[in-house]
Amino acid sequence: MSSSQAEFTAPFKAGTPKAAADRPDRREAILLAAERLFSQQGYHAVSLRQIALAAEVPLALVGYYFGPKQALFHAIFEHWQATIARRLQRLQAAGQAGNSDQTLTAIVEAFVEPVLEMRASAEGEYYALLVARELAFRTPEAQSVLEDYFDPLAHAFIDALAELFAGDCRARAAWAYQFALGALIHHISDDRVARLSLGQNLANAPEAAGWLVRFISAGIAAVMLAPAAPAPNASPLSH
Amino acid sequence: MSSSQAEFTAPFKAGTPKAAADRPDRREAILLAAERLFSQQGYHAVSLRQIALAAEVPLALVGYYFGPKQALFHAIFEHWQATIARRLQRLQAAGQAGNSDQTLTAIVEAFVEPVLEMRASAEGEYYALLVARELAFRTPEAQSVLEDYFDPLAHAFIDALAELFAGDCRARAAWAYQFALGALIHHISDDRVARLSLGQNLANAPEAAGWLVRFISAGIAAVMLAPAAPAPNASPLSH
DNA sequence: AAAGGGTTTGTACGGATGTCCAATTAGTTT
DNA sequence: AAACTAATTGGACATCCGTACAAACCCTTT
Repeated sequence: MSSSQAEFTAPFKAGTPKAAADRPDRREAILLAAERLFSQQGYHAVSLRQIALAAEVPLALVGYYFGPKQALFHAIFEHWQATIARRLQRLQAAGQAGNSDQTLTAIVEAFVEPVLEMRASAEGEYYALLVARELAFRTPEAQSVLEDYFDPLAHAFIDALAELFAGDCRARAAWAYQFALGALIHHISDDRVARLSLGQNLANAPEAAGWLVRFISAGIAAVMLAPAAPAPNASPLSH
Repeated sequence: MSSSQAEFTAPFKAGTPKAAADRPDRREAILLAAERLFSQQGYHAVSLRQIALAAEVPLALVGYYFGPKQALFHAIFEHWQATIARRLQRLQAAGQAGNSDQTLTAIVEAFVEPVLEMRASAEGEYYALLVARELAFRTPEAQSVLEDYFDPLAHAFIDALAELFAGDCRARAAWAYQFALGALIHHISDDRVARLSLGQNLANAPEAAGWLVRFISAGIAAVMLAPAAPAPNASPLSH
């Protein structure tokens, strides 16, 4: 871990008898409200008082369970670490397949589907949104989370692509990966496609996954299979 | 305009002799500092005092020229309205071309290049970053700016794609457009490709434009030319 | 019943924020 | 030089922020 932020040792949660467990879990209520509000409005636009209000708990309880605001933010990512592990497993399984076409599709599906599956639950949708939006900023707190949790995943995907298309092509694979990630991320945080399609498309329509896989696969193939770097004369920026 | 925010009538700027014009333009200094800080840290993470400090003007001057904070945010987009108009012109010019392949490439280039060209100047890079990052959030101020300034552009591109690939395919074109926009936007705000490519790629390398056009063109073609909607059986989400 | 620890709550502190206003300066016009 | 408008400035206001703390509240264990 590269993060050097002050750790907050949470109050005892596991291991306590905790009465008859019929009391509502207010810690989780806080976490869920924080996920939702952070993902919709951004870290700095949300106050702890708003979170407490949404979770229907007094303000002081937020500090009791999570400490400083930044620790609450960090706790969200720790809560979802298992999802990242699942994506890595899926990627390795995609490594063995038949011809190149099938393998590429398998890799892209391993890249896209776990993320889209998260949107089945409300919390998953919030978390996906949070990642998609907050990590685009160059703030120290977001940066450390990004490097700690998501860089390993990115390297795994880039390596898989570079291995699939033999040759010295890891640099190209890195470009392709970033373009693909952009398409995926923007689709997740998209609440505009319904408006732009004049009501024909729903933002979280199930068929979107197929279109997205198709788009990304073709894009990656076009980049990786290109004869060489675009000639300076034919460069689209030259006119 | 769908925005219903309180308008702030700026103090007289044009029309005044304004001395010998040798005095530094502090209004523009504020605007530039706001662009930079907003794009780097986000609207809510930046205070007016930080902006005033960066612009080397007293705090009260910010309010004098731009009024409330939200009006300053809005002023940035009005300052760059010409760029959007240029993208629309470029798109119309791309309408006439030879075969379909050339036209598609021309459309995609009209989509990508003006944005990448903006990054030549520092202010342009800040504005591109601002658009790419801030407009992803579901806050009222961002929403109104998005609809007012960028929805017309999106419709123009989608219509161009739907016209190029004949048939009843505007819904598909809307999907393709959003995927393409995601790839472009993420590339703009990308400061990770250098790290992920192990130093081989530079974030704003000129050859990136060629790769991006290639990626997007192939992706759009794959979506638009697909035989039909992905079969439910073969749906990538079904296993 | 008594004790104790995890949990919940009201409250308050210092600091930062957006906004406003009166006062001063500078530049142009009369 | 006087008058007038625009530009500039310091300072203050009410409000909200994150954080901390002591007291009260359950619930289980002695």
